[in-house]
Amino acid sequence: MSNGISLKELAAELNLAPSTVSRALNDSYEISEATKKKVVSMAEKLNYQPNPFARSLRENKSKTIAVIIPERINNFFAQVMDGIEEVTHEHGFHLLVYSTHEDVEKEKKIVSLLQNRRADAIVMSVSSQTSDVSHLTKLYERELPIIFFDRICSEIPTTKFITNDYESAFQGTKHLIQQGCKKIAFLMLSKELSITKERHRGYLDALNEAGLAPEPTFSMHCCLNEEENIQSITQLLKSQNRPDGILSSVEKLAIATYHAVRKTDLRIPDDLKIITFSNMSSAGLLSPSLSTITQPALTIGQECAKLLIKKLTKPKHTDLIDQTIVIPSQITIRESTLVR
Amino acid sequence: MSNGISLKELAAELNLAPSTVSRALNDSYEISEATKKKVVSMAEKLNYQPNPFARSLRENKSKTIAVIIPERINNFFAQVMDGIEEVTHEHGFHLLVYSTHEDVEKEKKIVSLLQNRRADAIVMSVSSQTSDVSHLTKLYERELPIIFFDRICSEIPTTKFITNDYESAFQGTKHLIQQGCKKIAFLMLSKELSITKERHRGYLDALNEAGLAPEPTFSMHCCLNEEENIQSITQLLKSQNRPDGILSSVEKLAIATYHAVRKTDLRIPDDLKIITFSNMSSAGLLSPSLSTITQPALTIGQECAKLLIKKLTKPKHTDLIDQTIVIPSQITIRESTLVR
DNA sequence: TTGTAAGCGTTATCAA
DNA sequence: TTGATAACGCTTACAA
Repeated sequence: MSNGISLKELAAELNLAPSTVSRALNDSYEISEATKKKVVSMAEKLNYQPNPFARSLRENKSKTIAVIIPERINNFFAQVMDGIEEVTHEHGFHLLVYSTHEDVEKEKKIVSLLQNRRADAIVMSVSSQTSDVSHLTKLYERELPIIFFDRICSEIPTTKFITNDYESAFQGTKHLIQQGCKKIAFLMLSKELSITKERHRGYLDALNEAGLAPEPTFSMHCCLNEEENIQSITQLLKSQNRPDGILSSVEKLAIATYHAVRKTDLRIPDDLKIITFSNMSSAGLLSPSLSTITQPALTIGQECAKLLIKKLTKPKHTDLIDQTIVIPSQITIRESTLVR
Repeated sequence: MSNGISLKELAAELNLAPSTVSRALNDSYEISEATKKKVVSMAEKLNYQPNPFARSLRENKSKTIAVIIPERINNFFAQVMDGIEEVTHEHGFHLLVYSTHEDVEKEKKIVSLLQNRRADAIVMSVSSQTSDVSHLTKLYERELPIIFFDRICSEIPTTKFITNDYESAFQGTKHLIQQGCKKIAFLMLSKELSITKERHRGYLDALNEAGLAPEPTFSMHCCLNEEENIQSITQLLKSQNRPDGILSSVEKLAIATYHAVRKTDLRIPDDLKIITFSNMSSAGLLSPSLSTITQPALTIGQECAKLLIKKLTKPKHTDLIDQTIVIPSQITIRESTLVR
C-alpha cells in the first residue's frame, strides 16, 4: 500500500490489458471513449500514479532539468531560479538544483554526476574559480543540452543568456564620472569570469572616453572570503592615492565596501561614491541607499527555461546554436552616488 | 554515443556476464579482486555511467529528496537549503526543489506531483496560506517520509525542526520593553502559521509579564502584497494611538515597516523601535541598522538532512517519530532598538 | 567465483 | 478497439 498501485494492478482491477490501460491514460486515439472513461475513473478512484522511473527508463527522458548556480544566498540567482521554475513547471518539468559555492571542484563533481542523464538538460552559471572548462566540454560532447546564463563559458557553442555587461559597466562608470569622480576603482571576483571581463572592459572604456588614466591598482581582484575582502578594500581606501569612486561588479563586494568604509573616516557619497551590480531588494534601505545596476534576473530565468523547453519538446527543430542573448540591466541611482 | 554505454555493452566488451559486471562495480564480496580491477578500469575507460532510472526502478528508491519552501528570495530558506544540500550530497542524494510562492494551491499541486515517489522523502516548510492540511496527510498516509522545519504542520506526527519561537519572541518583546516601549505591535503574515502562533504567544506573555495590556489592533495581520502591507503599516503608524515598538515575526514585514516609516515623520529608533525575526545578512548596514532575531538556518537544514539520511539508510532502525526539535535563535541588538 | 534468468513499471510493436 | 509480448538498464535469486 505504501507504494501505490501499478499499471498492471490497475489493469487487473479493470479486466483489461496493461497496454490498453496505458493507452487509455495517455489518451490514445486507438481507445474507445467508453473504456477511456472507465479507466480514468478507476485510476482516480485507486489514486494511480505512474512510476516516473519506469517511464524515464522506457522513454529515455526524465522531465527533469538541472540547475547549477554558484550560490544560493544571492537575490540574483534566487530570482533566476524563480523564473526557470515558473516556466518549466508549466510544462511538467522538475528541477534538480545544485550550488557550487563558487568551488570548481564541487562544480566538477556535480557535472560528473549529471553525465548519466539524470536530467534532460542543464542550466548553469559557472563558479568564479572555473577556468579550465574540460568538464563542461565533456557534457557538451555527450550531447546533453546545456545553456549558460550570466557567467557564461565562451568555449562551448551553445545558447547563452546575459545582461548588457559591457554597456552597463560603461554607463555605471560614466555616471560616477559625471558625479565628479576622478579616481574610480573596479572591484571584481575573478578575472576568469565572463562577467568580470565584460564589465571591466566597460569600465576601462568609460575611463578612456573621459580621458581618465586607468590606475592598475584600482582594478582590484577580490577573493571569496568576506573578511579578507573587507581588509583589502579598507587598505585601498586608506591608501595615499585612494579612489573616490567604485564600480563593483558583484553585490557582495559592494557590501564589503560598506563594511570597509566603516573602518575609515570616509563617508559615502561625500568622500567615496559607489555603484554596484546587484539585485538586492533592500538596496534602497541601506545607509546610505545604494545605487545599483539591476539585472533582469527573472526574465533571464524565464528565457532560459523557454528555450530549453523548446529544445526538449521539438528536438530536431530548434538547435541550441551558439548565440548569446542579451537582456539589458537597469540602473537605479540612489544616495551612494549623489553629489551634495 | 550520445547516451553513453550500458551495463550490458560494458559486459560484452569484457566478455563477462552483466551480473558479474554489476557486482564488480558494486564491490560485491563474491567477485575476485582481479575481475573487479578489470571491470572498474574498463568502466572508466569507456566512461560507463549507470542509468539512474533503471536503478531507481529496480531498487525502488531514487536517491532524491524533495524540498518545498514558501519562497526562494529569502536568506533563511536559502541557508536552510545550503544546509540540506551539504549533508545530502555527502550521501549521494540529489535535491528536487520547489517553491510554493506562499500559494497553497501551488503547494497542493507540488505535493500531488510527489505522490509517485519521485523523491524518497520530503522536507518542507508550509505556505502561509496553508490551513487545510489534507494534502499533507495524504503524503503521510502513503508512508512517504516527510519532515517539517520552521513552519510546521502540527497535525502530522513526524519530526519537526524549529527554533525557539516562543522564547525568542518573548525575549525580543522584553527587550523592547526594557528599551522603554509601552505600546508594542506584533506583525504577522498569517495567523494559521505555526511560527505566528508561537511568536504571538511569546509576545503576549512578555506584555503580560510587564503588566502591559495587549492592544487588539496592535496584533496586525499582513498579507503577501508588499505595497498593501506598507500602506496598512503606514496607517497604523499615523494613527492616534500608534505603537512605539514593533516585533515583526518575519523579515519582509520589518522591511515593509522601514518603507512605511519613510512615509511618516517618525524616526527609528527615537519614535519607534523595531526588532524582527530575520536572517538578512545586510541587517547591520540598513539605515538605521536593524535589530534581529536570527534563526539557526544552516543548522536546521543540516539536522533535517541528517535525520532523513538516517531514516532512509536504516529504514527500520530510526522512526520519524512525532518529535519537535528546537534549535535556539540568536538575538542581535542594533540601532533600531537603541535608546538615545 | 561467475553465469542465467526474472523482474522492477512503463510503452511500443505487432497481432488479433 | 484491444491484447500479448518485448524492451528500456539494472540488480538479485538461483544455478553452475
